Order: sequence, then structure tokens, then C-alpha cells
Amino acid sequence: MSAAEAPVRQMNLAERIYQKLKQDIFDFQLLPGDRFSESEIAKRMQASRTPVREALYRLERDGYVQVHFRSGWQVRPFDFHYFEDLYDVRILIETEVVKRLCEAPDRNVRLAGLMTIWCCKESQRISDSAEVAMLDENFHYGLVECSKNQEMVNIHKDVCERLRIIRRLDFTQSGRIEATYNEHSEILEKICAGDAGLVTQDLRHHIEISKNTVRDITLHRIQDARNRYAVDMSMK
Amino acid sequence: MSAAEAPVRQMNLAERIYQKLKQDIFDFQLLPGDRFSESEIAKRMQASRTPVREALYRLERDGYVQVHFRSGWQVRPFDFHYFEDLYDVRILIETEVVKRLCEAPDRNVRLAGLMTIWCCKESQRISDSAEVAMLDENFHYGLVECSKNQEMVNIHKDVCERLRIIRRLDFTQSGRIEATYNEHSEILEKICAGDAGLVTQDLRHHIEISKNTVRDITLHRIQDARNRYAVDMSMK
DNA sequence: GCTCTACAACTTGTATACAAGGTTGAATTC
DNA sequence: GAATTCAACCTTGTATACAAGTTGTAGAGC
Repeated sequence: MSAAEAPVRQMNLAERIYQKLKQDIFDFQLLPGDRFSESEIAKRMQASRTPVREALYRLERDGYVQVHFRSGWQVRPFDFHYFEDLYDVRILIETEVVKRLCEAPDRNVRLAGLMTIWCCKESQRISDSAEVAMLDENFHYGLVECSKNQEMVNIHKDVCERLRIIRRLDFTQSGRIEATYNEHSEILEKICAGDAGLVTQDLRHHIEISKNTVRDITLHRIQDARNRYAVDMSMK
Repeated sequence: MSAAEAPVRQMNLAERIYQKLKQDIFDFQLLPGDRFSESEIAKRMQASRTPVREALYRLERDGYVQVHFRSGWQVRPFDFHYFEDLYDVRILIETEVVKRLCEAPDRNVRLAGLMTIWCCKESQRISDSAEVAMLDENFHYGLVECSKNQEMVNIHKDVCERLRIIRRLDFTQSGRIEATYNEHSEILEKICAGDAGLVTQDLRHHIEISKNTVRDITLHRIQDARNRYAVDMSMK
């Protein structure tokens, strides 16, 4: 409540609703396959249908929901084929960027920020899984930002954003944090060494680990959320 | 006119307005930098502001226009750095797809459609530049569709769509049509031969030709359009 | 002639009213 | 009991009204 009534209100309603709905989808408050109407959302958000529609059309373009003509909206069902395709795109972009980095004379400078985070002593490593998840995202964003190709950065960001809904579950696995530290530091060191062949192989492998692990976790978590939702309903 | 009034009208107003505005931008009826208001467009399209806004927000997400808070809309100025970045993404995706194709045993089957179009006798080649421009687009779309990665197809399509505003000027150059036929047929044949190294080099070179030529043409054409516009204004 | 101010016209952001078509379920018929 | 019809309700698509803010300009003061 206090956050919603904060003095600074730069975002317009449509933007806020967009963010909130996306968050709801990410948090499995809105489950894949769920159907709902514009009025429903408008009522929940205490706004009119106009900004709600604007938000929904953005989400549609983002691929999270779909509209049925005069027949309501629906959260797009999960499609693992879709996520795997996205992972492939991620691999393609990141390996390309890393290849270019290996040939850049100033790569040590560009990577300095990332190295202080990932190539640190074991004692300085962070153990909070949510925090590491965020650092992990920033690691991959950071790599691509070194490419100096803004469109590649944008597309990569977009792809990661779409993958986030499942990636964030990754670090709940024990051992994943330590492995991430090891893999990231190794990748960074190999880039500095300039061996493009080795590093792209490592990076590809690193990303494919996520690709393979999230599948089971996600299915499990959706089932969880669905059960919780069922309980909520029965209590009303 | 007849096309706009065709009996089949599946598209809703917002969609039609979106298409029309995009076309206007592509045709330089709306020039980069031009400012306009929602009411203005609504009046011209004989619709209310609601579908116009929907269309404009889509165009904004596409990167063609930008909104100024309570202060009108503007066609985004050209930025060649932006186009060159997009060309790089195109090269990355298409070379990746071609690499994969070179290792696919059934590549001859998948490429059959493209080969009948591009690897034909000289007498059967098409000379109309607009038609060849369309075939050229479809050639590159076709290549990527062979990848079986739907997201790569979508992103590539999106990138090409954004590049179309300048690419369509490419075939106005004499000699470009013949060169395109030669380059495309050569690429297809080399894919069938399975030599990934050679073919990616060819493809990269082929795309970079566009990248380098459109720059001058585009600047020239915008100036043309601006002059024409100035004349139109003075006649009112 | 120049600057500052106040105001009028115009802009987008949001809410609401209405139109057109889809869905659902109960009543009716076989 | 099963299939069908139809009407009431609900959905999105579109138009319009109003609110809040920006900008350009006319005019007063110097």
C-alpha cells in the first residue's frame, strides 16, 4: 500500500498495470491457460478498461497473453519448445559476442567489472540465491553489452526477459550457486586468455545446463501454484 | 483504393491504421522527424482516437515513432548506426542457420523451393525490380525458416521488417538484380555442397553489400521526399 | 525593442457509454 | 432422455467526454 502511494509517480497507469500483470504471471498468480476479462483486471487494479487494454496489448506482443475475439483473454500456455528455441538464440548471441571479445585488445578493461564480481575469493562469494540469480542475469547482460551492438543488446535482453519466468527457478537447486561461480570465472579468464574456441564451448555448455534443468523444476512449480490456488478457492 | 475496400474485412480498425501508418512511414509520406497528433491521424483515417492510439503504441514499440508526454508524436529520426547494428544481427542469424543447414542431410529437400526460383536459366529470371525485391526478402526468410527454430525465425523477421524501410531502395540500382541472382544461386549451391566455411563467407559478403549501398541511397531519397513535400505544401 | 507573464489552444491520459458479436444454459421439441 | 433453439448475458471493439499538463503567443511592463 505504502509503495503504491509513494510520492513519486512518474509511470502512468497503463505502465504500472503492465508491470503488475507481468509480475503476476511471473509469480504464477496468473497461471498459464488462465482466462480472464478486461473488466475483471480493471476492477482488481481499480482503473478503467482503457489503460488495462493498453497493458494487455503490450503483453500480447511480448507473448505472455493472447486475446480471443470478443471472448476474453488468456495467459499463454507454457510451451517448452518455445523456451528451448529462446535458449538457442541466447547461446547464438552470447557466443558471438564472446568470440568478438576474444579478438578485442581492450577486453581486460571491458570485463573488469564482471571479474571483480565473479573471480573473487571463495570467502567473498554471495550465497543468497535470489541475489545470485540477479548477478547471474547481469553477468550475461554484461557480456553482451561489451559487444557495442545496441540492437544485439536489446534482442538479447528481450530474450532473457522472456526466459526469466523459468530461469529464476534455477538457483533453487543446491550446488547451482557454486557451479555458477566456477563457470563464470572460468569463462571470464578464458576470454582474457583469448581462446575463442574453448570459451564458446564453455559458454554454450554453461547455458545448456540451465536449459536442461529448468524444465522439470518449472513443471513442478506450476503444479504447486495450481494446488495452492485450488486451496484458496475452496476457502472462499 | 479497390484493395482497401475489398469485401473481406477481417482486420479491425486499429490493425488497419497500424498498417497504413507504417506504410506511410515506409513511403516517406511521413518523414523522420515529423511531428503529429493523435487527433490529426484520427481525422485522416476517419476513426476515433482509440484505435489510432493502439496503432501508435504498437509503432512505438516497433521503434518507428515516439510519444512526447502531452506534446504530440514524432516519427523517429533515421539513425544509420541503428541500421548497421540490425544488419549485423541479420548476418549473425543467417550465417548460423546456413551453418546448421550444411550439416543437415535433408538440406536438398528443404531448399528445393528456393532453388527453383534462384537457380534457373538466365532467360527465366525476373527483371521487375519490385518483384525481385520481394523474392529477395523471401529468399532470406526462406533460409531462416529451414532452421526449425521458430523464435529465430520471428526475430529475423522482425529485424528484416525494420530494415525494409531502407532495403527496398536497394534494387533501384542497375546491375543489382543480376548480381542478386548470381549470389543467391551460388549460396544455394554451396549449401548443397555442404561447405559451411565458404557459404557463410559468401552470405556475409552478400548481406554486407546491401548494408553498404543503402546508406547513400536512403539519404538521397529522404531529401527527395522532403523536397516534394515542400512543393506540395506551397501549392495548398 | 526586449523580457516576462498570463492565458488560450492544443496535447495526451483516463473514464465511460455504446455497438456488435460470441457464449452459455435453460426451455422446448422430438 | 437427447438434440436444438433462442434469449439473456458477457466479451471485446470503438467513440466520446473529461481531466491534467504543455506550448506558443499576445500583451503589459520596462
